[in-house]
Amino acid sequence: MTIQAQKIVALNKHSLHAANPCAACMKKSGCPVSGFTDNASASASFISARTFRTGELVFKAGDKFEGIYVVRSGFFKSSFIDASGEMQVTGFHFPGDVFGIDGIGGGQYGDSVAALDTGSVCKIPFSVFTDSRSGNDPRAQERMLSLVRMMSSTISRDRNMIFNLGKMDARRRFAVFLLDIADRMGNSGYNSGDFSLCMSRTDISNYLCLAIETVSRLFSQFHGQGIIHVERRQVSILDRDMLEALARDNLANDDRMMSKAG
Amino acid sequence: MTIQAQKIVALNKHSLHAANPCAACMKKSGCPVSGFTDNASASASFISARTFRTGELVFKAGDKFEGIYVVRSGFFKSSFIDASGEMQVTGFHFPGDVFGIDGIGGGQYGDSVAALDTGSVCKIPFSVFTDSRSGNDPRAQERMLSLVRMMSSTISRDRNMIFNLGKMDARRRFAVFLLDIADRMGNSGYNSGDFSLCMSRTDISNYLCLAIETVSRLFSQFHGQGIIHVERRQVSILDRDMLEALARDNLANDDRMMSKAG
DNA sequence: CGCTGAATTGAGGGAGGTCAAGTTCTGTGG
DNA sequence: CCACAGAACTTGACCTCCCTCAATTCAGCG
Repeated sequence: MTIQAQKIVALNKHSLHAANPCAACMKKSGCPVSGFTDNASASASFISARTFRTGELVFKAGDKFEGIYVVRSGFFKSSFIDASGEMQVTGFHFPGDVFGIDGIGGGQYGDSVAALDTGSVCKIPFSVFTDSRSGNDPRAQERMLSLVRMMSSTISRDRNMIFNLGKMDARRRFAVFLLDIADRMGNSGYNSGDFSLCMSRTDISNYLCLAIETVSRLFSQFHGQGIIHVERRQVSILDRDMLEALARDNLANDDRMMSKAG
Repeated sequence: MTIQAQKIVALNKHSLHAANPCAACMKKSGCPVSGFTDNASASASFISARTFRTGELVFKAGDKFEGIYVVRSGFFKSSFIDASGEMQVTGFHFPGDVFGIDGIGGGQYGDSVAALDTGSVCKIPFSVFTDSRSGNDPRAQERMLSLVRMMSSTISRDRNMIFNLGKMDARRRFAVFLLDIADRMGNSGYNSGDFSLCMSRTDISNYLCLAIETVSRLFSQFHGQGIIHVERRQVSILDRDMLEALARDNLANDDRMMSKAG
């Protein structure tokens, strides 16, 4: 499936403006912007697809905002450099995910997005939403609304992250992370119980705002407790219930759990 | 100024749908939604104003989303109850601030908003943005765009918060908080160097994800170092430069600072 | 006056960061 | 094929920032 997707992308690789990348896209039904591409074959002519190699940047923080992106295949990483020069990973993007929505207001991207492996993205130019000619198009408003919905879900995801960082200890944060990755793997067509992590320990620790040693220790701990099986980047989830229990409570509240279970 | 604002509000208090609350509003020029109220006097007829007493709720998390709000006067607090039943303060709203934007996507508010003292808000119904009749109105698109811009700034504010919680230690987080409050006090027409905190220590500690004792100790510490003067909720900023320096670096990186200063 | 809630201050402990050393995997060149 | 370098990851020892627990003070109020 991934191989096939890459083949299709390869066709479009050198022609940035494919006739209609969506027509050949196998993710059509699950695509968050499929509403833009319904009906007429020409309706998606403004969408362009491109592949990126490992480490390659889709855009940098500060680049002029040109449009939003949807992941077709592969995995991507958002990050930015703070004032002190330190990197901060702000998110990972799986097939079907949208990125580049932040910075619509400021007119420039707030963070940089890089490919974690070979992958491809669709670009939807912002003009689709703002073009005055489409003001008469009844679908223009629909598009705008879907944009608002996407931004709204970005906000709730960020709120979750704030809660994670603020109120959860390392173990719980890690459990939530594993479940999130597993679910999104599942949504992207992979096996949600047995997958290969697309990012390094360094990326994970940076994203979770933990020391890399702490993340490593948590992998080992969960492995030792039989919750997961981990070997380098290959992860199997052995006890999802336990993982969900860990994601529910901080370490200090475990006594309750124990007494309930024992 | 505040007194006068409250007078005006008192007039509108019992008539939820005032003829045009914006006409009498002195914050007009600084209002983020003033674009909606330009020109025709009737254009703002959909906007309604209301006052709230200390502790009163503007809306609860889970309430049906009906529109966004702008603070006319007073101070408000956003919070929600997490799965474990614990409260989490998500933000403070000053005069001119917009709140209630989150939850547009889900159709219901994501958090509860309560008045920290007596204050008033304007409500802008969501229909303003979605009403199909306004689809032909060239200003409808403008309104939608301003909504997108507001959501975008919410996202960048949240990103900042994530960075604060994830990468900053308690002292730095507190310094950033004080500067933020001071600036927003200034923007709201108060003295940015000498103001009365509108929220309790409990609210601050919850918002910053610190123990209340830690916040109290930081107040005392900054006071002892001559950076601020604090007496109960009255705060004066005595050394803004030092505060900005503290907001730039974590405790561990202070050695550099010291050697530079000493 | 005592009561209550908000805030301060002190003492002690633990989660997680830092430092350091060791191990495994990958790529490169002999 | 092996040797080597370097990155990625693991594991251990130690330390510190901040949380928890507890006692005290202070303002507001009946």
